Amino acid sequence: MTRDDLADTLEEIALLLELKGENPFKIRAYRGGAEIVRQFSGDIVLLAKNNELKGIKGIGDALQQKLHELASTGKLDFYENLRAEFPETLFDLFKIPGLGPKKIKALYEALAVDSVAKLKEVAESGEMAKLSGFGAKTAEKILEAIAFRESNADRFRLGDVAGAVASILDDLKAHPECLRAEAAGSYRRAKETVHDIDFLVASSKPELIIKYFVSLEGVQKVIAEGATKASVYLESGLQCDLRVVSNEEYVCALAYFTGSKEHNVVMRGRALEQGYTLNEYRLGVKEGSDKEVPPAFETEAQLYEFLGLEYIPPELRENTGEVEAAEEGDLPRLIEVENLRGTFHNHTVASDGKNTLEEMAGAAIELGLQYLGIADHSKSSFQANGLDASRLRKQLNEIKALNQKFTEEGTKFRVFAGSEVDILKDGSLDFDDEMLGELDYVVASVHNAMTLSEKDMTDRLIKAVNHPSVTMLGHLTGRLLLRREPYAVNIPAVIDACAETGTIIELNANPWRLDMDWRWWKLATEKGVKCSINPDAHSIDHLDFLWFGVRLARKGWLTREDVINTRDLTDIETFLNVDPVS
DNA sequence: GCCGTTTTCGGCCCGACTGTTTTCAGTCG
Repeated sequence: MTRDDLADTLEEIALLLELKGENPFKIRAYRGGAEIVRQFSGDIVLLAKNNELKGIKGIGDALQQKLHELASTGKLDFYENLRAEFPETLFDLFKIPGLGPKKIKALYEALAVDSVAKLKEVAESGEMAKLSGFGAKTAEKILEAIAFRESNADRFRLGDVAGAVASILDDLKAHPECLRAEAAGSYRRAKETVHDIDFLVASSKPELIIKYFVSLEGVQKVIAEGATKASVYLESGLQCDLRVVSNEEYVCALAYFTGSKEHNVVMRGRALEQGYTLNEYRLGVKEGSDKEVPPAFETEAQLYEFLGLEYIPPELRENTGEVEAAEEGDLPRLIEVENLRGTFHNHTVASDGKNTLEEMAGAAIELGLQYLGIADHSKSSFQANGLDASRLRKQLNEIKALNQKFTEEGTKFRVFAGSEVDILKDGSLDFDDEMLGELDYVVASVHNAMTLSEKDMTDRLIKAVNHPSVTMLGHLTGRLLLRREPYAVNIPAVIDACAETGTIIELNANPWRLDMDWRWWKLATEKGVKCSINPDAHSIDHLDFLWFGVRLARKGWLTREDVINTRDLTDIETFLNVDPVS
């Protein structure tokens, strides 16, 4: 039973209750509960198992009891009974845009539609259009949506959309009627994957901006086009929404469309408490309140300040305690990309990288870094041309010579000699202690036997963490976003082991990984564990991944002090206990 | 189902767009 199992069950209960036409607020409570479980900083599964959920906001008596039953027995009667009322395949229908609980219920009851296949059938036959509340256009839209779903994935990695977002944003900003523009939504909050991109523009001529937007190059299909709002699909299948507001409305709209939904609910509630009402256009005076009309805001910071809060950076707006912290003035000062002084875990042509040692070092110097750690694969990573001890020793000499050269020419830059050492199935390392002792640092990572049980995998990682030569743990869960699930591992237990041994945990900044997940960093830093933001670069271009790493680090509430590679070269040499290059 | 300095009942965010409708329901964010 994992955190996701708990959250998914609550989420499904919400769907089932919707189908039954239950009280919408009850449904919201389950959905909110799912979100709280997903975001909870700590071992929520263990807490649920031990029936220790009391006091978590949003999880009341009923959800506590249900989560406890689920975590301790592996099943939940309430859920099973609910589930038995509807066929399994009905859930797929929720993934069709345009279909919600009411329509699905109507289709199921009137035409026995219980699957996407059956849905397609009744839409094509014309049966659907005869139903009250449905028409020819609805059927057509649904058929389009089914076809679209079959040809495109509906989620995207942050790193895969960044280029398109920047380009559209540039285009929007270039329009003469555009006063301000921003990509809001989950993209601005730096979620590791996004479903769509929400653009916001301030303009006094919304109709011109809308027209311009839907005809941008790369737009494959216009989904909706209104006076102030439009939605399109790009050729990549990425959905982009645009909202145009006036310049006066821009700040409240930006806050609103940045979300998260949960964060917005708290903000609205806060405004109400103070006699105001907050919507996507403005902070207004609540009916019956004697407050004066608030001034128009120029920046989001002013809006937050008006409500008695420190400015909350977008990455933190997930309703995981940021509003409470902002109220107390306790928000962390988040790390910025300019704080980075170097980075570890990078590959060269010696294993599976595309660039040489010199090229990688040159690119790092270009970026303004003071040091670069080279950690090519070890011999067991056969598929990646991993180095054995003799090849690694040869690389050590090359690094020594390169550092010597930098010293001679007066370049203040150092390459650290490391290795990404495989953690073998039994938790031992891929090199003997003598070889490991010759390295400046060691990144230990799992690359095989990923299907071990949670207990075996946890023991394996903890054994590696306890090895005195291991400096940091690489990509903790092995996940590949939208491709491969993380392997089963008890993350809090590994964090505890890292805290005890002073082992760093990597934030692997490769957009496919972004691992360890941002949701765990609060727990890690509370225990005193440090982070290293590493691009896992396999080419010089990949050093840019650091940007994604920093965004996700911010999402995990990390400060400059929490991240080891913000330290300058001298500090790092001391930390790694290596002599300066003489 | 959750919450509470108006605390055990009565609220709970709300506006844009679409399509099917003669004034609104459903969906989405």
